[in-house]
Amino acid sequence: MNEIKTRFAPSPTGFLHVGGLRTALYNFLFAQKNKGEFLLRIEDTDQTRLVPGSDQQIIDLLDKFKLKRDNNKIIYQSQRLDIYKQYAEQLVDSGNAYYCFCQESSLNKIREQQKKDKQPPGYWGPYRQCHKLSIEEVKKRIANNESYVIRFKMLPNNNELKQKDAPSQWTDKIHGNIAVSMEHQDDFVMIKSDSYPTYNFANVIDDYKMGITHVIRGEEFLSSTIKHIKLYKALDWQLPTFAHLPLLLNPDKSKLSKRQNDVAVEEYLKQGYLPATLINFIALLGWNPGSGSTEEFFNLPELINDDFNFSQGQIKNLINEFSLDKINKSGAVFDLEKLDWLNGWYIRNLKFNKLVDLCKPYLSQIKNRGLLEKIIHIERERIKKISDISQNIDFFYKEKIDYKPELLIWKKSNKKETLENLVRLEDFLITLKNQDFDKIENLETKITDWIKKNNYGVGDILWPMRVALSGQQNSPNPFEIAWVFGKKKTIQRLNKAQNKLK
RNA sequence: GCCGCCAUCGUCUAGUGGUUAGGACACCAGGUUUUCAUCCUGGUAACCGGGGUUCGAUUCCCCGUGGCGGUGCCA
Repeated sequence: MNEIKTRFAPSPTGFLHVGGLRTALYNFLFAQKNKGEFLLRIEDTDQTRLVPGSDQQIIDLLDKFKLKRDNNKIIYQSQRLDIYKQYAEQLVDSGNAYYCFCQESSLNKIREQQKKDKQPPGYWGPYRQCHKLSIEEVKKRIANNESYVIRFKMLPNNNELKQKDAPSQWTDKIHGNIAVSMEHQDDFVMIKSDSYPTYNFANVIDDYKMGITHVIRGEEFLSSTIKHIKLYKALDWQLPTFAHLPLLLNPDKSKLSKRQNDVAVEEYLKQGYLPATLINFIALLGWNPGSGSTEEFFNLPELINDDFNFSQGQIKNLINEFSLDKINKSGAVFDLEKLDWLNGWYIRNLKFNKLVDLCKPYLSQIKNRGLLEKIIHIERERIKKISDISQNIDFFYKEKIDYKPELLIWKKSNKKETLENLVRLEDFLITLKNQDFDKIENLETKITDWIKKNNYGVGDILWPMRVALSGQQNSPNPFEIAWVFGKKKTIQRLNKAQNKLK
């Protein structure tokens, strides 16, 4: 049996798209699952859209997500021009391709005519002006320095009429049988006038040369697959298995785009979505474990082994569970709310030291390591992404906090009682030792016991205490904040609150 | 326009020729001895429409509708 080989083939035209990440992930998973190889190819054939450095950025990201390549040699299409040229000439020689001298202006004219004729646009049928140029004429025009492209002949010369109406069929691993009408198929460009190959051509040549057995890619390529298949056949090469992944969608169901969402993987990382979250989330967009399973936590062992406190079996191994058969056909909306929930869940399960490392860049204003760790400790359960850690925490380290005195008064209480309660609380806290503030639980026990013993209302004491310490309507509970502050600062804030009410 | 793909709660999805159509996010209500968050419990919410096939279709077939993709010397 042939070894399975898959590849991820991005074009280095900018950031890595989340859809691209999913494609890479599925290719990686399928190869791993089947003990095959996962390769990387950079499709840099469009010199006008090339963004220098973006290839390296993509490589770095794949590393970050632990999508390991099985061969360090990365194929760059721009370095293989001679190979494409050789095959293009071979196809010309065998009558499957031809030189075309039509310039942009004349192609535009053809397109206009087709529109007028209510015909599909493209270089097909009677609209192919260069279809039957003689060898002599071709030679002459090339010698004349006319610029040209090489086009593939979608219908072979000799049985053009016979094949005209017969649909071509092929089988997609995900979509099943696909039937395509050949009548208006476009004689597409293989080699551009700058002598670079087009996607449709280079893709086929390289997939074959690299020994790719499974072409797993986005559904936007579904309709051009017939071109690739005809190429394989003209070259007498064995077809790979094609698997076209459902699209990732905007909330309005259009193809996921920058206009409505962040689509750059880098951007999600920058906001503090964890690589593990993104992998888990994206894996489930178009794939599921099936057979009634309600599992929802899946990941790559390498991504979670060292950084999380997961128990055995809490997270399923994606590599073991993955299967092309369980990929569904319809597009999936990229739902940020669910992403946030998942990320919050992963953050809550992060090892504390790791969480601190991740949070640090967002908390550069806090120099004291002890304070930093305490804040992270109590804020961790309320953040959805790491960047949230810097939200609403000023009161922890700012000397002065500003709030309206009325905020101190609990809904079931009044100003006079609130002031009395704050004084009582302060008097009580003064009797505690500094060490009583070293553990949240101890502090909580001491204070609640005191409240019970004296028959005070819980809210009557705790609400003003919390506001006095945080100055906020919503915040962590008062024991947590007092733990962060310690005895001295806690009492100071209670004091200031009393003054506000006087 | 033409070619193609797709169709289960708002979203991600499971599932079946006979099910109370299951789970997750979101939402709502209650609880976790103060708020927020976490956590727990409960709840609202779906098989696009019409024809077949069948004793019976959400499930199989056809048509329609809708959505999306492609229609480049982009990938």
